[in-house]
Amino acid sequence: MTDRSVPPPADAGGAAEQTGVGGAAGAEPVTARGEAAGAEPVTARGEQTRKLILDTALRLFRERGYAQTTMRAVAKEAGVAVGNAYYYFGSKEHLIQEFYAETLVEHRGRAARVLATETDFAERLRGVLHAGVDTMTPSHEFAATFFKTAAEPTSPLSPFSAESSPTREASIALFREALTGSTAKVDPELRDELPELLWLAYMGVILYWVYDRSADQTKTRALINGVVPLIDRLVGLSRLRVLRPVTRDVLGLIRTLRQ
Amino acid sequence: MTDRSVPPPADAGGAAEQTGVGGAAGAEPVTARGEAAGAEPVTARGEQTRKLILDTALRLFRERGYAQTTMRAVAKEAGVAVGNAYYYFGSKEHLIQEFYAETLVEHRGRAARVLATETDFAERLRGVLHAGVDTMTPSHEFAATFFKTAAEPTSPLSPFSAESSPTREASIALFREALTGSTAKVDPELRDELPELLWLAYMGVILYWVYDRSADQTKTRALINGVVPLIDRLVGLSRLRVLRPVTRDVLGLIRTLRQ
DNA sequence: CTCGGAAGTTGAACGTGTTCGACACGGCGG
DNA sequence: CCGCCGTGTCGAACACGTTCAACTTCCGAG
Repeated sequence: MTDRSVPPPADAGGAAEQTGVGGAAGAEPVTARGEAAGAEPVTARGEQTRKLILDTALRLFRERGYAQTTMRAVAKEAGVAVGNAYYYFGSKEHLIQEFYAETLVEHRGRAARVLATETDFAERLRGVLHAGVDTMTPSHEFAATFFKTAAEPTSPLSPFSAESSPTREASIALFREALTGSTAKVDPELRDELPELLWLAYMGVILYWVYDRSADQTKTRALINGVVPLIDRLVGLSRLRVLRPVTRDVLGLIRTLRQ
Repeated sequence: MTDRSVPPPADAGGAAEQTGVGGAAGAEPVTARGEAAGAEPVTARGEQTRKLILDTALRLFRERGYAQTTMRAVAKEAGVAVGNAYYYFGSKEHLIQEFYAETLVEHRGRAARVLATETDFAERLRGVLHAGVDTMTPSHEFAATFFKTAAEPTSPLSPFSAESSPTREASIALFREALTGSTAKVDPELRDELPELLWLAYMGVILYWVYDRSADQTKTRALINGVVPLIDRLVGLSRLRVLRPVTRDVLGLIRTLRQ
């Protein structure tokens, strides 16, 4: 109903049953490449230290920004030695991977509200997108400074990387659900590919959001509200005879380009 | 004619007369903000030293990659002190701005070939896009390593930053020329905005190119060849009565979002 | 010719992320 | 009880980008 936000879930953890992916995303510590990823705690004490360092780091990131937060400061604030942080986290960047996971869980929780009640495709999509922005809003400044890290193709933090795969798939699942749970009639050929395309559009929204300097990122909200009807109309039009070849061309191109 | 490349210009410097922007892009040393930009050489000796440092840096970047190239290494290889490099270039990142400028000049030279002979819009656009990729191809690996730096919103290297403005405008001018020099009939409302949109699409192509791991970036070529007809068709369709409101919506949205 | 000052140049020093060899803890087999 | 060894912890040390106060070069006004 509102033009903007989706309220946060009362309990983010309890909202996971909505998606088919479930808890797989939040708890995948083992990296694809065994190198430089930091050790996994075995003891209870280790678990505690790890959590202490992580919480301290994320708090400082949000308070002072990513670049302004020193690993030494994190260590000092957490009351441990610098080397200890590197025992659990392969690098400063690796601390951010946790941030992704946390963000996804909250996004899922917020999106569940809309997905449970609404049936109109455009409205569902709008809800999921706004929910994503809602989730990230408190970290806007912080996100902008570390965004560059995620952009590097070879970085494990890249949304396209193998290391981000679980989180990415879970995120795509959100858009799949927005589609399948709706009353929208879609070209069957398009139906399978669309969720990934919507996720891609979401990445575009995030890209815009990161650069958005308007107060409270109002423009990003306008982007969402403006682009959703367009997508909705386009998806509807895709079944028209006239546009059939275009649809087919687009799908063909996408299949070719998928890496 | 060819499916791919546009041959390099015999003399990159001589091809500038094609655009309306002319030499403004290559020689705009003064930054919008006076801070941290490095000094401008006044004497001939200074000019020489600056060029020496820049050439050495770009060579090492291409040879070893951006991150692997130390400022100390650049200085040593150029036979000067570290501080000297910082006298001319505000930071390591500022060395890349120069790379942008060089790339633009060569892009312009390559594109001029197609723009001088072809009149079909799609073909002109295709030519400009391929020319851009041709220009960057030798630096593909290097580009991937520094790309993350350019992605950060606050970085002067961001293609959207004020500091990149001259280069960006010159680049947009290329697409404006691709349009105005063609026989394409475009919705007059769209005509003014389209070049910037095409440039945005070009940024998208570059984004894909940076991530493209296929041999010789074949997929990026496929992306261009596939997406150009789509754009061409869309532009043509924009004049249709049925799509008029959509066109208007898109334009309205874009005007709102322009920062 | 002289010499003042702008332009150019130097390299040590600072704060950063990260590494690494050494040390402390704690439970378990003997 | 002892010694062992894997887990956890430490902090000095390294290489990096960057800064800056001091120095050198050299042109042109007097």
